[in-house]
Amino acid sequence: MSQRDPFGAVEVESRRRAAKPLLSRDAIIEEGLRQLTSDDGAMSLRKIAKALDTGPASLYAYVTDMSELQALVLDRALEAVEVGEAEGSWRHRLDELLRSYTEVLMSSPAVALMAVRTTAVGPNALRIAEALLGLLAEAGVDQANAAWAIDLLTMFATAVAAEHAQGSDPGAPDGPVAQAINRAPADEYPRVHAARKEIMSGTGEERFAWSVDVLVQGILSRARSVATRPPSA
Amino acid sequence: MSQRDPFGAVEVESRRRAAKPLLSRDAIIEEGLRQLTSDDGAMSLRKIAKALDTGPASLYAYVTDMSELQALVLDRALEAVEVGEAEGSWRHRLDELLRSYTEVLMSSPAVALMAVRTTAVGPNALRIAEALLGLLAEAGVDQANAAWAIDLLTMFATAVAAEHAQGSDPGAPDGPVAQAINRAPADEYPRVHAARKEIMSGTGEERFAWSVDVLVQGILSRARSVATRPPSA
DNA sequence: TAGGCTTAACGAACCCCGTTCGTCAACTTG
DNA sequence: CAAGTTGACGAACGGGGTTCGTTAAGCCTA
Repeated sequence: MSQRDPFGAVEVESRRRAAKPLLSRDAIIEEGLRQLTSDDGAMSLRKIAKALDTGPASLYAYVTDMSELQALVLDRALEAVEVGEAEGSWRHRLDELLRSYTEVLMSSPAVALMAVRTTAVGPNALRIAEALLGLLAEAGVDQANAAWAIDLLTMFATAVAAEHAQGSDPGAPDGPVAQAINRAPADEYPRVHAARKEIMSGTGEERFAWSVDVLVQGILSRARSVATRPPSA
Repeated sequence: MSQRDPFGAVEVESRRRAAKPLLSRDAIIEEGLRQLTSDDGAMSLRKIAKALDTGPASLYAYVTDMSELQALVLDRALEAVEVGEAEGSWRHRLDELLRSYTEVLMSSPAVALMAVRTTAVGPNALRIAEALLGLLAEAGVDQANAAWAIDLLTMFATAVAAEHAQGSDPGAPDGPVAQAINRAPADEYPRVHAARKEIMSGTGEERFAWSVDVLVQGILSRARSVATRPPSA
C-alpha cells in the first residue's frame, strides 16, 4: 500500500526547483532590447520575466527600477552605433556617425522614445561623445565649443529619431501634419499657407542632411567667432 | 399612511440623475492640463473622470483616444506661448519666442515629454509656425529654407525641454551625467576626460543662448549659400 | 554529517492604467 | 403619451510596475 508505482507519477513533482540558468542583469537587458526591437515594440517587466521563465518580482534582484532598466537597455542599444573607422574628411565621418546614431534609434519607435526620456549615460554614450569630440577637434573647433556641441548634436539626432518614431514626418502626404498644414486657413495663417508646399517638401534624407549642415555651419561660425575668447568655460 | 414625512428622508434618493454640468471636450482638456501641471504631473483618463465626477467610460464620448486627448492637451498647453508683440530686432524676438516656447514646455516634465511623443498639430502650433516664418522672413531667409528651419527650431526647443524634464542637465554637479563624465577613465576616453569641465560648464541659460545662436547662424549661412539655388522645394 | 545562514527566486497581491460593453435615465420628437 | 435618441454610467478585461512574505538551494561551519 505504501509501495508506490515508480511510473505512476507522470512528473517527479520535485520540491526541488528545476535547474535553470541563473538570471543575470545581462540576460534581462538582452531580452528587454529584444522586445523593444520586436514587432509590437513594447517592453515590460512582466514580459521579460515570462520570457526568462520566472516571475516579475525576480527581476528586482538585478535591477532597482524600471527607469534603471530602461537606461541600461538604451545603452545596450547604442552598442550598434558605428563610431567610424570610416575613411574621408571629418565632415563626411561626422555625417556617418550622426546617421548611424539616428538609424539605431530609429530601429524601433520604442527605442527612440526611450532615448528622449532617458539620457544615455553608459559606456556607449561615452564612446559616441569621444568620437564626436575627436571629429570636432579635427574640424578645428576649440574644446569649449566642442563640448557644448556634442550635446546639441546628440540632442538633434535623438529628436529626429523621436519625430520619426510616431510617423509624423512632414513630407508624408497624408500624415496629421500634412492635414493640419493644408487645413490652415490662408487668411489666418498666411505665411504657413504660402509655404505649405515647402514645409512638406523633401525626403527625410534630404531634410536630415540639411539640418546637419545647418548645425555644422553654425558650430563652425560660432567656434571661429569666439576663437580668441572662448565662452565662459 | 401614504402620508410621508418630508423631513424623514435625509436625502431625496431620487432616481433622477443629479443635475451636473454637462461634460465637454473643453472641460476634459482643461482638467487634463491641470493634472499635468499639478504636483505629481501625471494625467490619466481615470483621474480626469473622477475629477469631473463621472466614470472613465464617459470621456470616450468626447475623445476617441488617449493619444487624441494628449494632442489636444498639448495644444492647449501651447496657448501660453507668447508669440511676441515684443519690440526689438527679429533676432531678439526669435530668442524670446523660442524661450517662451521652451519655458511653457518645461512648466511640467509631463508636458515636455508629451511634446516629444506627440507632434503638436493644432491652432497654437500653427500660430507658432506662423510667427517663426514671419521672423525668418524678416531675417532674409528664403521661404524654402525657412520652412525647413521651423521644424528644426521647434524640434530643438522641444528636445531642450525634454532633456530638462528628467533633471539631466549637464551642469548639475551631482546629476547622473556629471557622474558618468567624471567616472570616465582618462585612458579610454581621453577627449571626454580632458573636456569634462567644459562639458558640464555653463548654466542652462547660457547653453540655450549658445545653441540658438548656432542654429540661427547655421540657418543664415545655409540660406545665403543657396540663395540663388533653393533646395529642391 | 547535521545544522544554520545566505542567496536566489517565487507566488500572490496591491493599485493604477486604457479601453470596451451593455445598460439606463433623461430629453426630444412625433 | 409612446418611441427614439443622446449622454452618462458601472462593471469588467487585460495589462502594467512594484512590494511583501515565503521558500528552496547552495554553502560554510561545527
